[in-house]
Amino acid sequence: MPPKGEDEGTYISAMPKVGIRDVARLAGVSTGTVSRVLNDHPSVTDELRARVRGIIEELGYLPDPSARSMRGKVSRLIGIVIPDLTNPFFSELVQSAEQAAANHGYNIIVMTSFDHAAKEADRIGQLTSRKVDGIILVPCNDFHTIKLPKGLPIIVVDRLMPGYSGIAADHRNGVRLGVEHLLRLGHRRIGFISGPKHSVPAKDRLRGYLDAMEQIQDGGQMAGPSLIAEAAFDYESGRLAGNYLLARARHERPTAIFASSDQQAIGCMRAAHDLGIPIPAALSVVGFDGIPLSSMTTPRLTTVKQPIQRIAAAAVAILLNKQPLPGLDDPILLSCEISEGETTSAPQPD
Amino acid sequence: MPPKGEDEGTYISAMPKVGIRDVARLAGVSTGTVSRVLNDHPSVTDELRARVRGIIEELGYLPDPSARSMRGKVSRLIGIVIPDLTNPFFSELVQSAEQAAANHGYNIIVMTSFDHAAKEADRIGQLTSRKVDGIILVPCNDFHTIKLPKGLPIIVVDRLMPGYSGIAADHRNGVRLGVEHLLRLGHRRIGFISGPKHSVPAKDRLRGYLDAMEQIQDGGQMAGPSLIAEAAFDYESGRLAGNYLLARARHERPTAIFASSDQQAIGCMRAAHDLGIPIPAALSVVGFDGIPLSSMTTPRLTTVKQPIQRIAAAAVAILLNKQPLPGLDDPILLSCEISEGETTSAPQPD
DNA sequence: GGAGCTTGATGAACCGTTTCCATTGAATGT
DNA sequence: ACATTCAATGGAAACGGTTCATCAAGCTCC
Repeated sequence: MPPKGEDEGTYISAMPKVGIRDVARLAGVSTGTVSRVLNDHPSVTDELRARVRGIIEELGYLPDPSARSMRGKVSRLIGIVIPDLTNPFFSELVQSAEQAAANHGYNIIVMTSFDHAAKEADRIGQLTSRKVDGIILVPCNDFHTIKLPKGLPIIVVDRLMPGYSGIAADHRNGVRLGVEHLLRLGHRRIGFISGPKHSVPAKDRLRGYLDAMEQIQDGGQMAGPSLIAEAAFDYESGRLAGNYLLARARHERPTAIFASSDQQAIGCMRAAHDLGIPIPAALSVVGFDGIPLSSMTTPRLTTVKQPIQRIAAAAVAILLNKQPLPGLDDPILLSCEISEGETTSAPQPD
Repeated sequence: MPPKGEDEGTYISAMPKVGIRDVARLAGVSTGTVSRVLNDHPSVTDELRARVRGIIEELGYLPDPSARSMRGKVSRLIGIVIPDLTNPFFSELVQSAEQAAANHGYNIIVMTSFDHAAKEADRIGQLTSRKVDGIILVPCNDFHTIKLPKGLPIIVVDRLMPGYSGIAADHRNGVRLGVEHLLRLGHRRIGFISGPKHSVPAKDRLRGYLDAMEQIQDGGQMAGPSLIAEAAFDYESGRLAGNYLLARARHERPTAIFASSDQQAIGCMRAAHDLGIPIPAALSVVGFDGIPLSSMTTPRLTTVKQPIQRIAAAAVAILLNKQPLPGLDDPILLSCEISEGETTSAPQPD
C-alpha cells in the first residue's frame, strides 16, 4: 500500500469509475452499440455515433484495455525485442516505434535479449502470453529459429532472416551511394572497413562497396585485401582497422575510407589523427548509420544515414495491417541517404 | 537447420489453449484453488500446491495476463516515461529497469515525453488506463505537477521533484569525490564545467564541486567565475566551455577540469586537443555519468559513474513493494563511484 | 402486397481469471 | 461429548468489455 500522503493535489479525485454501461444508459442505447462506436464498426448511424461520442467525451470514459483484450482479440500492445537498448541505433529504433505506435493508439513493451538466443525465445514467450498484437524483432546474431503461435505477426528488422518477413535499410545500395560519392570526388584508392563476416548486414555492406568499385577501371583488382579490413562494428576495432589501412607510404595508402559503422569511422578518424593524417585534407572518411554521435565529432562525420524512423513506422504499419506483410523471402528495403559532414573532400594530388 | 520455405518450424502447433479450468479438472481441484496456488496464497496445503504446480508444468499452462489484470488488481506492468530514449543515460536506465522488472515477472512499457509537459501528462494518462502497477518517471524540465489516480505509485528518478518520492544518484557527493580525486593528485586550479543553471542535478553537481574546493586553502576564492563555465550537457557546449577555460596562459589556466557530463568532458578534450594541450600531461579531465562512450575515447575518460543499475533496481523494488517508498521530500540517494581512465595524472610543475 | 433482403440496434452470453461466501472436516475449548 | 473456531477448499459471482444470434423496420421487386 502506498503511503497516504498528506498531499491532496497530487492525485486525481477518485471518480467512481465510469464503464461502458454508464455510457450506454446515458446515451439511451445498448452496450453493444457503444462498443461498436468505440471500434468504428460501420453499422452505426452517423447521428447515433455522434451522440454516443458526445456522451463518452462528457463522461471522460476510457475503455479498460484489459477487458478489451480479454474478450476481443486485440491488446493494442506491440512487443519489441532488441539485443541491446544502449546501442544508439536500437534505442532510436525503439523510440521511433513508440511514436509510430502511439499514433495508432498502441503501446510498446520493450525487451532486451542481450544477443542471446535463449533469452530472446523467453522474451518472445512472454510477449505471446501478454497477447501482444505483433512483435518487432531484431534477432540475435546466433543462428536460430523462432517459435511463435500461429497468427501472431512478427517482423524482423535490420538483421534479416531468411524465412521471416523483414524490413531493413538497403545497406548494399546505401554503401554504394557513399562510395560513389567518394568516387565522384575523385578518389580511386578507397579503403573499406567491413563488419564481422558472419553478420548479414555486414555482408550486404561489403557487396555495396564492391558494386561501386567495379564501376571503375581496374576497380575489381584494386579492391583487394590491401584495401579491405574486417573489424567488429565498434570504435576500437575501427581504430585498429584504420591503423592497418593507413600504415603505408602516402601514395600507397587509401585516400578515402568507407567504414561500415559510424563507430568504426570515428575510431578510424582517431587512427588517422594519431598518424598525423589530416582529415579531410589527406584522407576522406565516410561512416554508416547516422547515429547522433556522428554529428558530434570534429570535423563532423560524413555518413550514410539509415532511415530508422521510416523503418520503425513501416514495421508498425505492417503489424497493424495498415500495410501488407512482405513476403517471407522478399524483405522491404528502405533507401539510405548521405548526410554530408566535413570529413570528405577531393583527394590531394599525389 | 535453416528454416525451410514451407516454414513448418516457425509456428507452434496451435494447441487448444489450456485455461485454469483445465488445470483444475486435471488436478481434481477447483479453479479457486488453482488461482490460489498461482498467487502463492498461504492457505493451500503444501502437498496440494505441489500437485497443482505439477499439472501446471505438465500442461504448460500460462495464465492470461489480460484476464488477471481485469479481475484482479495487478497487471504486472510497469510504465516508464523518460524525456528521450536516445540519451544513453536514459536508455541504460530503461534497460536496467527492464531487467529488474523481468526478475519479478513484470514487464515494462516505455514512453518518451520529449521533455514536453503536455506529452508527459498524456503518457501518464495512457499508462493509467493500462492499469500499470507503478510508474517510473524522469520528469521533463519544465516546472509542472503530475496528476495521478490515487493509489498508483509513482517514483521520480534522476530529476527529483519536491513533493514526489524520488530516487537518484548522489550527484553532489559524486562530484565531490571526483574533484577530491583531482585534489589528491595535487591539482589546485581545477576548472568546472557546470550544467544549465535551471537544472536541479546541475545545481547539485556544482554544489559538490564547491564542497570539495572549500577544503583547500583559498579554495573559495579560487573557485570563482574564472574557473567555472556554464554550459548545456552536450558535446559542443562542453567544447566551447573548454575553450573558454583554457584560453589563458599556461600558469593561469586550470591544470584540471571537471565536467558535469561525459559529453561535456569529451567536448572539452577536443578543445584541449585543438589548443595543443596534451591530456593528461598538461591537463587532467574528469567527466560525470559513466556512459559507455566514456570508455571509447582516446585516452579513456576518467569519470564519475552513476549507479544506473542500482537506481533502476531500487525504483522497481519500490514500486513492487519490496522496499518502502521513500518520503516525499526525502529521496533515496545512491552513491557514485569513480571509474579511473587515462585522462588524469598529477599536474606538471609550473 | 407479401416474400426476401438489408440495415441498425438490442440483449445476453462469453472471455479467463480472482475473490467472496459457503461448506466441510478437523482441531480446540470446556 | 458437544459447541466453537479455524484452516482448507469448492462453487459461483464478478470484472468490463466484445460479439453473436435476433429482431424490427425499411426497401426492393415481381
